[in-house]
Amino acid sequence: MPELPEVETTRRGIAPHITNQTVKQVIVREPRLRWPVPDNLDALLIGQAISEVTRRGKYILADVGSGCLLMHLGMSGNLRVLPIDTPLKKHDHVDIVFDNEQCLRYHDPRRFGSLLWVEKPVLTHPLLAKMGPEPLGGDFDGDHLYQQSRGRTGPIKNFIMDGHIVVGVGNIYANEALFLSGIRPDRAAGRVSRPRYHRLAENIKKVLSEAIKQGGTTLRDFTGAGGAPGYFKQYLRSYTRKSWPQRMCL
DNA sequence: CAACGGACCTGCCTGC
DNA sequence: TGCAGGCAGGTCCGTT
Repeated sequence: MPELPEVETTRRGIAPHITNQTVKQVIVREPRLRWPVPDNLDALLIGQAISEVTRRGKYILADVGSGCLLMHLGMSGNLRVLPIDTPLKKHDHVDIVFDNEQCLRYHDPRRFGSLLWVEKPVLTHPLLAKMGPEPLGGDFDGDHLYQQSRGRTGPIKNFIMDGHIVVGVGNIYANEALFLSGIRPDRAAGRVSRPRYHRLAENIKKVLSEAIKQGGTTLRDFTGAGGAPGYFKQYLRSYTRKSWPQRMCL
């Protein structure tokens, strides 16, 4: 479920609470995530302070100087900052414990997410090196989509969900942006016109930034017992529809 | 290289 | 009520 807006909301939620905090303990209760959690993660992190928390695609990067803790929420993951004595729930797989008696707790029922260590320079890591541009960054626009799509016969929906083309557009927002742009999701990517790609790129930006704005309203819940409800759902026009509408009623 | 299917995993929903 | 089965859904990887 976490798409880019949820990941960014998570990043913004945890960053103020863990930046400049020093790791004093690492507790791995379940290392079997998408990839195994490194068994020397404690040695790598203990005694180090988090200098900043950034994001690339759907990865959250906690910088500790010598390298980065790379976190992905998969489909069902979440990260919260909690007092260390907060009772455990099922699937609370990892705690990064800080000097201030708070911990960053990674929870992920389906274990599709990951916690990895990457050496600097971080962006040369295989998982990050071949990523497409950030949809909300300056390198992404309709021309980029248009040029990358030439000759491609697969559905445009798959195309915009391909992280090598643009990162962070998952199923829900792909549907939403295509709907707003009046483009059928099953249309061959290479057969969509340049003007439509311009409209699509703008709608991707619009949908993602609006969702991040909505996520921002729940930020106060990232510490303590609350969760992040995700108010954006109520705005979605297309996600729950089974088929492309005969007529669009906007 | 592009396209596609498989794999990973659990919670939730449906139908018997 | 219970259980089996299907589905969701990000992303890497292997195969065509």
